[in-house]
Amino acid sequence: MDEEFLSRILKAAGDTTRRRILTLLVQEGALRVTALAAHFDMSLNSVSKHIKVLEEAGLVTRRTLGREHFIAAELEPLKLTESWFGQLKSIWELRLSALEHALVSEGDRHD
Amino acid sequence: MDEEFLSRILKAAGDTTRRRILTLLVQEGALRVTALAAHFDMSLNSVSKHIKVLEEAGLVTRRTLGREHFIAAELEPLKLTESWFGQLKSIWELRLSALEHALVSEGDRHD
DNA sequence: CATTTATTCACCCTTATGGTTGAATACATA
DNA sequence: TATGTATTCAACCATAAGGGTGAATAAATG
Repeated sequence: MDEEFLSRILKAAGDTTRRRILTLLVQEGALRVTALAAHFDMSLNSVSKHIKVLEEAGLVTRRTLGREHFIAAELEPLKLTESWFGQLKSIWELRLSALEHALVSEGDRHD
Repeated sequence: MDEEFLSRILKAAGDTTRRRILTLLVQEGALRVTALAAHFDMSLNSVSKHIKVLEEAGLVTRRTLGREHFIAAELEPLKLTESWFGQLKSIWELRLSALEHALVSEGDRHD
């Protein structure tokens, strides 16, 4: 369930074009589909599809005003993902310190 | 090129099975291919392929002792990825505070 | 109302992905 | 040396991904 979400976010973020879209949105705020597409050497349709993928992952949201669709980055999924990697690092450090502790105890028995 | 690396890491991490493999390795230290495969309801071969993907992304390394291959998680790619998400958050906050500042200046002109 | 503009939808194509099975390789061991 | 064990390689299959084009839809605008 949450795993599903994470997978979708990471898959969405795993494409260079989509990461560039995200970065653009984060630094410039909401942008229209056409404005985004202008940055890429590919068809408007392809960019539109990339946006859809990001949207399905929750990484961006869409606000439609008339015929214009404004796309904005969302912060929450970024936090979720960052925290997954962070937790993994924590577990790592936990294991290492436990290991170290065990080695010290071993030394205490000086056998 | 760094983008290439990131893409490979994120794609590798975008699969639930592979994230579980990573987690197992992080919490239990180096494990053999068979030992890892025992945790999953899929063929040994499939797990072996997942490991290969993780390896190509630099997320794990392999130490071969005789016929046994010991797989271990690597910390660096995790840090790299976490920092990409972190940077994105920073840019976000930078833009927001700039925006806030602009609004305050607007108010100063009290027109 | 006709036209232009903004965007998506529906297909098509090629390549990648995630899974399978069976054979090959590399190493221990009886 | 024959056999079993650990692992990968190779081929296959179904489905997804990432790209393209052309048509459809929605909304401004002359």
